[in-house]
Amino acid sequence: MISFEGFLMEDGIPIYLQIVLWLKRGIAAGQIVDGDELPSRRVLSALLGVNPNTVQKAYRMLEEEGLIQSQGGAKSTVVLTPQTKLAVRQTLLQTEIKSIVSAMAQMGLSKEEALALVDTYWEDHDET
Amino acid sequence: MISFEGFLMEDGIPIYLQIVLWLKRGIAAGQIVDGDELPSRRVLSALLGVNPNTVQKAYRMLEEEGLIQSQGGAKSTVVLTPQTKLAVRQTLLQTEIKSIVSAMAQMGLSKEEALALVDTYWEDHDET
DNA sequence: AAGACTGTATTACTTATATAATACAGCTGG
DNA sequence: CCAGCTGTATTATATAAGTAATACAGTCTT
Repeated sequence: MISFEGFLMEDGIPIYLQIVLWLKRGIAAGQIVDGDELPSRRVLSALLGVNPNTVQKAYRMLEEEGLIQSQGGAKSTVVLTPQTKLAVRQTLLQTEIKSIVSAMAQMGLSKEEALALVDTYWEDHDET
Repeated sequence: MISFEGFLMEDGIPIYLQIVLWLKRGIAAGQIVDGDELPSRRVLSALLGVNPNTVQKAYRMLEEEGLIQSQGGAKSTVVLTPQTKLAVRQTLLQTEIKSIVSAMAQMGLSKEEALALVDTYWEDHDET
């Protein structure tokens, strides 16, 4: 069963997109593998404190991208080939790193300052 | 006059928030200083290809935060003390770096991999 | 002074996001 | 088997986000 432990809602971004991102990052990390079961719409909505329809919207989007499979009244499962896993990882890294770099560059940071900051905050994150 | 050259719309985030972010990053970078004039609502909306009301929403938010000043029929200007400039920079860095690090960590990157990626993409960005 | 630009405000409309309350049919485990 | 879970669908409501078309008063420039 895929875990949503550590999931933090971030405002400014639609909830259903945050759920999609959570899954994709898990896939990119290798924590989520082919065949894994997702929590049901109702269970996850209760866990996150949001509406079941919001979770459904996220799951439908994932299904349209071919990353999960849902049939009848059974639990939805992850569908992954090595190729799609790599593609998800590549795309995620590309978009996230790009926005990161352009944000820091626009803030006037030099590459060295940026690297130092990431280095520093990484330690704080590990202790959490 | 504050420039919006290089402004790229990113979807998934409200446009007016992206405009606010652009200004704050410019302030953090020191490119935008006290007294600088902002483009008028109409001019900027035409430049970005969005509705004047969307720009107005961004400008109002900036005014409520005390970062800009608007009066009557004259151009809006930036209002900055050294203290507020530092505060903007600190807050921006904190929130952006935090979301960056947690995203990369959740994707299963080690600190070294993350640093290497930022390093690599930084070069690509400079050439643009 | 006058025209052109500025900020501000209003009304209307559309779409997206999120919640709420049901309903129904298909699996699945005890 | 069958109760309880599952996915799916529908309708309704509320708020946010974005567009569109105007209108009006203040300022700036020539």
